[in-house]
Amino acid sequence: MPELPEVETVVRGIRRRASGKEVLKVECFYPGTVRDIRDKSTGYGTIEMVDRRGKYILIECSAQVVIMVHLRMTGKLIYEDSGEKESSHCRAQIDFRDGSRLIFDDVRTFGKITIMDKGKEKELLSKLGREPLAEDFTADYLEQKLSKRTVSIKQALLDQKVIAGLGNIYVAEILYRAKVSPLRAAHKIKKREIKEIVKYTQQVLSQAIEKNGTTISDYRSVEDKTGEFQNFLKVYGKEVCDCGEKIKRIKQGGRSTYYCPHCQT
DNA sequence: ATTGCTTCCTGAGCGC
DNA sequence: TGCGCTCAGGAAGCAA
Repeated sequence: MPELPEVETVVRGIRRRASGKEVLKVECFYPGTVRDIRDKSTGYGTIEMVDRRGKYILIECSAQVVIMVHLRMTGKLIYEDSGEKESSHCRAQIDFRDGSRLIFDDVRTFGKITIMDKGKEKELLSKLGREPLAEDFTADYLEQKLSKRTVSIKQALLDQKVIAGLGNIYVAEILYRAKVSPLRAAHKIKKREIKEIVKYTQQVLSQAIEKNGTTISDYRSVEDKTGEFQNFLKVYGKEVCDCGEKIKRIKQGGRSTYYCPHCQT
């Protein structure tokens, strides 16, 4: 399931492969996967910029159009130079003038591509919390965001309005390293611990980006490669902690949570 | 404003 | 071998 590091890896891949290419069309092969909300459908022009906001991919085109992609759980954007490989669950496709394309493959069909007039994306993404790797993601900011939340710290960190880009795997890894129990109420986390959470959020995400993300099952880069950060996971999907204690697996808000009751308090 | 529930969907893994 | 069941989960939409 792609979270910030996986999305960032995909963004870098698109930048490398498709910058400057002329977009001919965006084809939709599954009802609802592609939505065009432009005032009027003109062309696209060429790809000028590829960015990320939280888990959203933003492909900005010269004709004042933005193609916004969300991979959700099983979405993949795979670059193809020409028509050799076939994708098993191709839901949409971005076609370039030179015959190459980006295939949007998505087993569970939750992923979405939204085409909009430039500027509209700011409005749609305005509710997202700060970027965890940006300068303004500080302990003061997080403290303020958590102060009124009675849900667990695990659920609060998953909320994209608090921090943009975290998902189930990285929240588990961050709380493990910060030695904070996922069960604690968000507003009861001490400033000292919030500082640890901020520190490890930055560290874990940076390291995961260096390793091109985490592949548990579906995630692939634009080059159709797996990530390597799964080899550095300490708690997600694990049986035993480094300390020797058994890792506990519970459910919070319908999602699985992994933690070490001995190390995380 | 926040919380919690439901919905979307397919493939893998399991017991029988 | 194959059936039916459960599980995985990001975010939107809704009700309380």
